[in-house]
Amino acid sequence: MTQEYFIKDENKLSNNISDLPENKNVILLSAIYSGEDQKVLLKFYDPDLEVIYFWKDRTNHKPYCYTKIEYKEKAEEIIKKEPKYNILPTKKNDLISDKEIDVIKIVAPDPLSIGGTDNSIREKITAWEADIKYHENYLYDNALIPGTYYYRKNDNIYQYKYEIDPKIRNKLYELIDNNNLDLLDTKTINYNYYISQWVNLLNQPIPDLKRIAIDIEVESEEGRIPHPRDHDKTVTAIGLAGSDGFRKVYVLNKDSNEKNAFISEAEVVETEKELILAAFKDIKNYPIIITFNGDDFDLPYLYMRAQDPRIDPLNKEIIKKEDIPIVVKRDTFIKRGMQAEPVNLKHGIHIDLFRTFQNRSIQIYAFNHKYAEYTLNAISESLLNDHKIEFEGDISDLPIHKLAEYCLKDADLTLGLSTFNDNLLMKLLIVISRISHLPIDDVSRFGVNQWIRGMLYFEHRQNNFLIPRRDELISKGVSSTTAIIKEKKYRGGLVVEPKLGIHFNVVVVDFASLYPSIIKVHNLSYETVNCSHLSCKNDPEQQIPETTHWICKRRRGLTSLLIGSLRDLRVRYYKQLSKDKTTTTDYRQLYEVISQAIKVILNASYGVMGAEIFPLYCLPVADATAAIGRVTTTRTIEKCKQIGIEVIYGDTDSLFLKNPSSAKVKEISEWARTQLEVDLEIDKTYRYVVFSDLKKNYLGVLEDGTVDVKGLTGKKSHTPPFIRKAFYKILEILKEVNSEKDFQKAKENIKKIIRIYANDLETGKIHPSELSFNVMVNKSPDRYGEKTNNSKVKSIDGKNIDFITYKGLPQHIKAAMLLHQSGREIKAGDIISYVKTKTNDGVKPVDLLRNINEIDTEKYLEAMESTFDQLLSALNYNFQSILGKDRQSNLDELFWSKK
DNA sequence: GCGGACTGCTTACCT
DNA sequence: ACAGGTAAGCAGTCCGCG
Repeated sequence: MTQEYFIKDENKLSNNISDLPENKNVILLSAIYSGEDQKVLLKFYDPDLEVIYFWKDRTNHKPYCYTKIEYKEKAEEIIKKEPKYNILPTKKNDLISDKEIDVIKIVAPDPLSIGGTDNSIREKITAWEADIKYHENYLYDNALIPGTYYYRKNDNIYQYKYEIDPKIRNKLYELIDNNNLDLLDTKTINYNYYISQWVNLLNQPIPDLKRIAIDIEVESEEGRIPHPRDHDKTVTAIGLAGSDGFRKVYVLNKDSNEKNAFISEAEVVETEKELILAAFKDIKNYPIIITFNGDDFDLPYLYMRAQDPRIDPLNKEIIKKEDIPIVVKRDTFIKRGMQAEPVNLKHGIHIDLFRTFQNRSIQIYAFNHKYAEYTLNAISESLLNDHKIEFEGDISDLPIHKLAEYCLKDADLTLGLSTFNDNLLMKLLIVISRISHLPIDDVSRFGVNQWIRGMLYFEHRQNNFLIPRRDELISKGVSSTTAIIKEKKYRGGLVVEPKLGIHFNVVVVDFASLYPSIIKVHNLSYETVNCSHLSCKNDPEQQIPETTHWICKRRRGLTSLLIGSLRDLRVRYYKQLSKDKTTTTDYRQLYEVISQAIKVILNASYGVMGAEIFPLYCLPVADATAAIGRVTTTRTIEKCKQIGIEVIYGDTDSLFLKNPSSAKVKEISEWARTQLEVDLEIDKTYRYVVFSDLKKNYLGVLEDGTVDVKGLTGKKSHTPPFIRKAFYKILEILKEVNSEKDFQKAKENIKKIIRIYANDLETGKIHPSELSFNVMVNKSPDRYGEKTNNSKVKSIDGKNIDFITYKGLPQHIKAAMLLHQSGREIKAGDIISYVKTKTNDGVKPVDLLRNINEIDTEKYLEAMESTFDQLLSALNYNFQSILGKDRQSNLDELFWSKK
């Protein structure tokens, strides 16, 4: 294993022996800006030697931004004073006005001259494209796409195009519904062009990335978490787990008499300096390192601690910066205790999985909501079916042979999260890099809005479109609908009132990617909604129903093209290919990953248009999308009525059809395809569905007996376990129901279960842990009970100040405060387990409950009642006549019949 | 002084 | 830290009421 790619200069990444060899196919993974060199450094991965090469820009590319011609004098004035800037007249396409305009390009020697200081150009003049990170600018301008292949020849980098299997390519002709699909690269920017580009980009092979996971243990006092800022606590162990099977844990000797057997991977060292150096040496053999929260803890701690003389008690020698493989951008940030920035590696790339798994899009769309908490243990349990090593007491009291096992296990789990399911996560990151045109380490840390931003910015640059300023987009108008929820900006999806009761043979149909389809079909994009053409504005055909917006008919919108082509590729091409048995398993997996990555992007594409943090935020686009969505659903319901299908429920993009014939389902789907240009597909068929009168609350049993529960309290995570258990027992019974007759028997059994549980509750047979409500603390605990009043109050010195009132605290926070008083640290994201009591404030943390008599049984009966009523109200509806009496609460009735 | 109607806050869920 | 819509429970306020 060669180490020649490791660069020795202090905090500096430069071209030297590590330079990219010529004519070798390597994959671009990342790009960073090097302040020392005032250049962008590209990081290429060599799948062959499994190393990363750095490549310093040799094109003399410089940071820049634009201003419009009306600010010309101002720009000239600035460069007269500050000759470091250069100005260059040029032309750009302005999408907002749909005109080619003259602009002035302002070129600077370094990114900070553009933005980031009080003295930057964007603070002095109305500037365009001045907020884009320089390394991103560099990638866009050179059409460099992370996740794809390149080779070097002399001083230039060239794209390496993988030949795509002609058979696979030809499937496009079959699957994409377009007669004159032109697969040749063309300079005309149209739908075919994008389809072709995406396929060229996405079908390239994904290499394995050699990597190592690292986890450190640090001595700590009780109740105080060690912080890199202080770096006063000893690093006691460092665990390492490589994707090549390498496993090692270094532990600091603290008790030379310990005779316990160590795991074979353990190595005991005598000083902390040796410990850290040993780990650094191993790390340097890997181009990529993986951590869990390494940005905020492990890596900055190692970085700071390595330079602390306490690691070498005898000689007081620190590890010199040049021997530390970690790059911390601004260590002053750590010193002030602020949130750390991404931590880089001198010789490679660092991916912090904590950030990636926190990403909501990754959590929900890539991992189907399988994990709920963002801890290494919780995520490992859900995804790997494995967990951290458990121990009693304080970690600092562990004997070192146990500490070694514990630490190595953490490294194993961290690596495992990146390797499970055939390296799914790494593959997803690479594919999202390709789509978003962002470095893989940025993708792993950024939210979905930045992924989509990257995709759109890249295309703007490719087409010489001027990226609009936020104020230009705001001036395109506001929403013209009113939201149902106060504080929301516009109206969203339509929810159909469910028909109470039990319904047999229910077919659920839904529109495939409804919002992306609408964006495609209706040409929605920031420049096409409320466009600048009077002819479009005044054309009745171009008006968007339910709103005051109109759509351009003169040109295709960029967002519409990009989202539309991705949607079609996913629905018609990649989904099919991933199931195509005529290709190899490897290929099918690749297509499955691509399909998932596209799904993540598509699912967020509408949402970001209505999100302020999105730089191309445009309310009319989001407003229009949702409005057309409601019209689509409403018109389909009307058509159903017309042809005699009963619609018993629907939510946003789905409709529940009661016992429809397959011919009628086909008819309605065909109608939607031709009239609305959306794909209406059968999602699933229920043997029966039980609706209460509540929206987003139902239970359905599929043909195979699987029970689908949506929204019911019995399923919710905060519901006490004993109620949840009773609830799931009831589901077991309902699973067996096949016909209306079966319900009678089922109901008797349900009664029995409820009685048993209620009785156990009243006789105190249920363990307090089974009684706990489990509720998450969603924000920093000190921010509860704080509410700013609208009224301004005059303070003593006569100034108006905001008057802050403190209101009552939610129950889980009351419990959290009690826990805090007993010495437990409470932070955002923690789940508080509490029981309801007759004493004090009515709550007590379950861990602090000493006397079972404090439990407020009445409250638990109420909780049972409301939980089960959601089901019983629907069941009773049909059985009311059999019982022949008015019911009070459904639960009361059960008790009444018991006596 | 008390209860019901109401609002606001918070969480968890659905699409 | 992508959107809006719905449900539920709790805390507090307003208002009527001989």
